[in-house]
Amino acid sequence: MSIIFSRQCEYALQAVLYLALQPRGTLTSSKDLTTRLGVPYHFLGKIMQSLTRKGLLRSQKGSSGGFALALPPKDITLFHIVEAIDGVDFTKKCVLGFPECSGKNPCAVHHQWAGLRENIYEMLVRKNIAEMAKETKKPEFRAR
Amino acid sequence: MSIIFSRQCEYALQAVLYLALQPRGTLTSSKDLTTRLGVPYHFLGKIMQSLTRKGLLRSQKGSSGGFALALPPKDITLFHIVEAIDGVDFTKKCVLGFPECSGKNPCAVHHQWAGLRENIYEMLVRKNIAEMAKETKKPEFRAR
DNA sequence: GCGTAATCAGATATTATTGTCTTAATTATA
DNA sequence: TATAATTAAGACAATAATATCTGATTACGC
Repeated sequence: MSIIFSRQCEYALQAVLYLALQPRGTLTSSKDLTTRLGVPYHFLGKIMQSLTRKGLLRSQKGSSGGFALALPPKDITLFHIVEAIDGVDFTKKCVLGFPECSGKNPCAVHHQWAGLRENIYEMLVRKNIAEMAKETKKPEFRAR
Repeated sequence: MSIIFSRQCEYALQAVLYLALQPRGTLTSSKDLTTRLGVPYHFLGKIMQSLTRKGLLRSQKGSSGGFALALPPKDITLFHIVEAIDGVDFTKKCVLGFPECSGKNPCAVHHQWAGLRENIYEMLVRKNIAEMAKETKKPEFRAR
């Protein structure tokens, strides 16, 4: 089965987008996220911790605690989130899996693939969460 | 960790390409492939079986047996191999992981992602093994 | 202050993927 | 015909990814 991003990463993307849809300054709990997004509670908890440690989110402990974006939504890109969870190996890895494939020693599709990969990279870097939030009108967008 | 194709699929792509580099009509054993490509023997064996069952390869049992392409290299595309091993879910799956994302109910990056995905699809469908073999001159290309 | 509800942290469990082992069946070749 | 080398098949093992559980700490609100 082909994968683009890990499930962790998908959950992270969904969660960050959800936070961006909440009024600025409000905190959202993992419990809230888990019911809205339909993703496993404790697993999501771990992911939120990672995103917090990486500086993309801020958290508040205790009753009525929760998570919020640590930066203005326009300063968080898809790439930031992917980088924090999955890392950036996909920007270099050979699509055929040859371990020593590189620009100097290219596989048969190295250059073509590099182009496609660059398009993906550009999209991830350009797309910020504010823009995405604007395109996501409804608050009950779980089904998306 | 982000992935494009599974490891199985990478091995399959490498193996089919290697077969295309051999003189037409010759058989190549799994043992040969395993040493040339540096991939695990029995695991590769399973993959070769799959590709044979899917009709991309033909096999011959017994001493001096092995595998060869079942079709002219120009009639085997990257897409055929990916389809046989990983399936084609990646052509529809939402990049953010929203289960009900679709053209009618798009996520915030649905349309952009559809474009990028289409580029990948086109590349996989267009790129045939004959063309790739031509671009891979050396027979000792394991390191690619 | 106390109780409640939340994050944080680490251990454990489950599932999927990757990799290995063993045996049987097949076939060229000596 | 006997042997050796190979594919085929299925069971098993190891590893990685996903998911769950438990307890500790923190902080709000009564």
